[in-house]
Amino acid sequence: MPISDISPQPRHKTSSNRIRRDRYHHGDLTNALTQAAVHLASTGGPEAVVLREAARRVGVSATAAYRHFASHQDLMRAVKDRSLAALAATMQRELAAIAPTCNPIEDGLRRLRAAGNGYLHFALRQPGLFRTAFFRGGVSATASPDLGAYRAFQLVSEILDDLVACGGISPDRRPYAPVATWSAVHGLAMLLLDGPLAGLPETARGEAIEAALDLIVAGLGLCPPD
Amino acid sequence: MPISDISPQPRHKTSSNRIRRDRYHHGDLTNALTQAAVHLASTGGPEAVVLREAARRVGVSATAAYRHFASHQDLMRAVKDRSLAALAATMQRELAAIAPTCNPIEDGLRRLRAAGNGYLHFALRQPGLFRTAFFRGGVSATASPDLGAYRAFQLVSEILDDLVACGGISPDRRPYAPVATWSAVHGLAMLLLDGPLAGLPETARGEAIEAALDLIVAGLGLCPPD
DNA sequence: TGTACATCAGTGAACGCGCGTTCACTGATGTAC
DNA sequence: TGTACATCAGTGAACGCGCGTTCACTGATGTAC
Repeated sequence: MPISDISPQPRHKTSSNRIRRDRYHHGDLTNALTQAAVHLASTGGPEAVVLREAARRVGVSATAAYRHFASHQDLMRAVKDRSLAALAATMQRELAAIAPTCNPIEDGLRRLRAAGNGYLHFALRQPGLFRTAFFRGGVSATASPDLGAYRAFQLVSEILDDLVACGGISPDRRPYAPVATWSAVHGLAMLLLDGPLAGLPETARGEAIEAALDLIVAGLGLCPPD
Repeated sequence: MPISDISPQPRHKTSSNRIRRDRYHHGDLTNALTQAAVHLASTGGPEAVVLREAARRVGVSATAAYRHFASHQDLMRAVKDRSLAALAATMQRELAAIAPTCNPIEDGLRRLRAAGNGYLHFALRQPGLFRTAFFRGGVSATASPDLGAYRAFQLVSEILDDLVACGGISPDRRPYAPVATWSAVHGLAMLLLDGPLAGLPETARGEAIEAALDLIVAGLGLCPPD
């Protein structure tokens, strides 16, 4: 995964708008701490997101972190956000590699598979970030979940919308299609990472992924490509 | 969930084969500790499985636990085993409620949905145990995963075998059908518990479950019942 | 242009917490003789 | 039937750990005058 996926997005610009370093005032501690925490998550998963360690890596006292984050949970939320963004970025990269043809149904189908592959590839290549993205610790679920916040979900929804629009999927399958699709892909990711499928050899893993995508495609009433 | 699902299964019978209590020697500490730990997991998930607390609840010193478990991880494994057993028990209970008809395909289809429903109901009613069952902490995955150890998986595999045998599913869909099926159900459970679907209202939740089961049924090439 | 000063962003020491685990020990048990 | 003794299954005190968080403090900064 390119560094850009987990690189800092300015949260707190200085008045001069420059990033200052090697000074008493760090200049962009919020980002620096988040980035360090993201690296911790990338290596060791959500449990590895330790406020003190992030501060240590940035070369700052642990107390300094409390100027930028209200609590450990607050830092965790920032890491989760970046992890989700990185997941969406991986999916979008695989989507961008799909060259459009003249057949919109064929296109939609390939895009759907690409999105699923991106999701699963991210989970397998960045297990720490993937686990962190879906870590429930502390951060309580909102009463009415904001699916829009999950770019990954949005991407799938849009693809399915397109497929309905061009007649690839019958409209009555539409309402819960994204949730069902997401479930199948997410479940396989979980089983491959932490579940009983964790030790699966490379080839079997690939076959399982294909099988899950086949299930989705067939389940939505689409005809698989030749 | 009936108590029996998480009740003790003798691991360490005394020579007299009786369970002794109110004595200096507890008589069945292994089970008592496991059961206490299972209750902790049931309430607070895997993070709540604390050796010292389990000992406290049984009324025994923390040290005593080390006569029966090599480590905290060892206790955890016992709790995971019971959680998985409870999951399978719930599925089997829903399966037992299915009265067979003369149509084996229809039967298989209903059994498949019942198994899926049992899985999801367990996850929603016993989130702590469900999370614990699939907790990866410490317990490293074996190189070649032993799917047979997962009774839940076995149940689904058997149902799918029957459906292939009676012509309900074409044999070429068989190889990875259980994994794909499991993924879809497991993923929905995860999204409903810890994921972005956590706050979903009751009715929407039911619809999502139906949608996931529909996806599976359609994906396997089965015709849904009228 | 200087300078006083409010404010922002850091510091280091310390606290309490509760855990898993170990230590040297004691009470209970059942069996060989 | 009694008894010595090996063994099993408990006890209580203690340790180290590293965390999140708070405290009173100081260094740096930019602006009002």
